[in-house]
Amino acid sequence: MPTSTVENYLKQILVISLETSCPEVPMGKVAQGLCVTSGTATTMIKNLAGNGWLNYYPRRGVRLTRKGKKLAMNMLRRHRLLETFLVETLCLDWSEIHQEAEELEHAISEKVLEKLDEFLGRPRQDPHGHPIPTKGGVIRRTSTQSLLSCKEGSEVIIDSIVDQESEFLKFARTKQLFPGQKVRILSHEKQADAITLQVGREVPFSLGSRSSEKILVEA
Amino acid sequence: MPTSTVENYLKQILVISLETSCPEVPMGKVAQGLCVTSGTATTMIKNLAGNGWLNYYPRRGVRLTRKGKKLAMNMLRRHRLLETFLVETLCLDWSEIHQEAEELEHAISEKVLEKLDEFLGRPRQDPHGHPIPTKGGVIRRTSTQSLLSCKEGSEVIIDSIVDQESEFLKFARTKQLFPGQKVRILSHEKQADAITLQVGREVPFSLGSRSSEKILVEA
DNA sequence: ATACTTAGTTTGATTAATCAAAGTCTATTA
DNA sequence: TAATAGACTTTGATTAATCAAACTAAGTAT
Repeated sequence: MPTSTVENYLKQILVISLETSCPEVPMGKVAQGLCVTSGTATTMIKNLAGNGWLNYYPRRGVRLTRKGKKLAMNMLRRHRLLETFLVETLCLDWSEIHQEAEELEHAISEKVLEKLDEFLGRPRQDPHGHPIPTKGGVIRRTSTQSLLSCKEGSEVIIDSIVDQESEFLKFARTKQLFPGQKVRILSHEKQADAITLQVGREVPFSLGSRSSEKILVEA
Repeated sequence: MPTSTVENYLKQILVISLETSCPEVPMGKVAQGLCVTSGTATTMIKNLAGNGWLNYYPRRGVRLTRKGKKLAMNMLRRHRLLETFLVETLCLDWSEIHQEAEELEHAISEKVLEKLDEFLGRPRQDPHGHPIPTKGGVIRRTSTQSLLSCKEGSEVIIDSIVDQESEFLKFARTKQLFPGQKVRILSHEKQADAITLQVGREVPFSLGSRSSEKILVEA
């Protein structure tokens, strides 16, 4: 049985590789993503490599093996199903569910997860719009376009919000920025480092590039 | 924050003291209940005493402090609410929920627990008939009478089943022995070490003293 | 090419939890 | 009372995960 630390390392590596669309993840990102010192990450990674979870290329980075990816996908499935449960069933706010799911995902058994999935009606995505991997470890390809890459005047639909920070999520909700929402880009001046957008008939507002990048959209 | 090991030790001590109706618990029972060697228990207990969770009387036993009892009650509340959720909402069998709840109870936050309690309609007892402590740490006094202490010819109602063993619970269910069920004691011969009983109009059957003791009843 | 910067690795120590095995009380039995 | 069995404690070692700080490799800038 892998420890929850092992589960966390593998999930984090998977998430980074999905975000960057690159299967090889540098050590720095691993350490940063897990909030541990780089020395700790190196030690742990060598350990994980020794157990066949991933391949380690010293001073270059790591890449999950088939076995490691399978476990990591399963963790992502747990995490996202739990987030869905917390919002849909227990009515928690989407800004506070990430940390809760982070703990529960290590404690829930395969059997309970299966029942939960059934109870929820086999949802395809979590409250942030992220696809939930299937039991077999397959995940829908996610959008690569963010608000930042939208042309002036275009209308797009929000696919997902790529940030688990409570404060940003609270803000996003007050502006009605959540998956499925239709958004119109009013202006996008490259040099200004900001876009102005409008949701429905609401008052238009602006987002800097940092924030715009976190909102993924479908054309 | 107490570790989950600390939580387990305290909960176990509370459960033993409730079962034996004696606040002082000998070391042997602690070690046995937690499946650790007695040396491990001694080391850990000294540690817990040092942190004010309990009082340690060397070679005599331990007794929870107010602080320790509060945490232990809270763990029991978590455990029993989770068991209720697993049976009521996710439809797991009551024979398999103990181990699941054992893991989840350390991962669920106070906030999620509160929402869960609300969602379940603030249940007063878990699927085994055990009372669920209130948020304030108050627990209903539980029956002290077991089937073994019932007189021949009497009719009683099952209060709870004091055993988490999957096999015994499966057996109990096939015989319709669960909380709320009315049972008639057909015979009880002290020397025979067995009682014969009947549930409704079903075929009567016998239980040895070991098993009878696990079924608590209300007169 | 030489020096500097940054990313990554090593080393030595620490903490929590555990075990096996040796040692010590204490209460009962002969 | 002396021996002994059983319960409990101590000791020394181990494992997983971590950090700080010293070290090293590799690429960039001068």
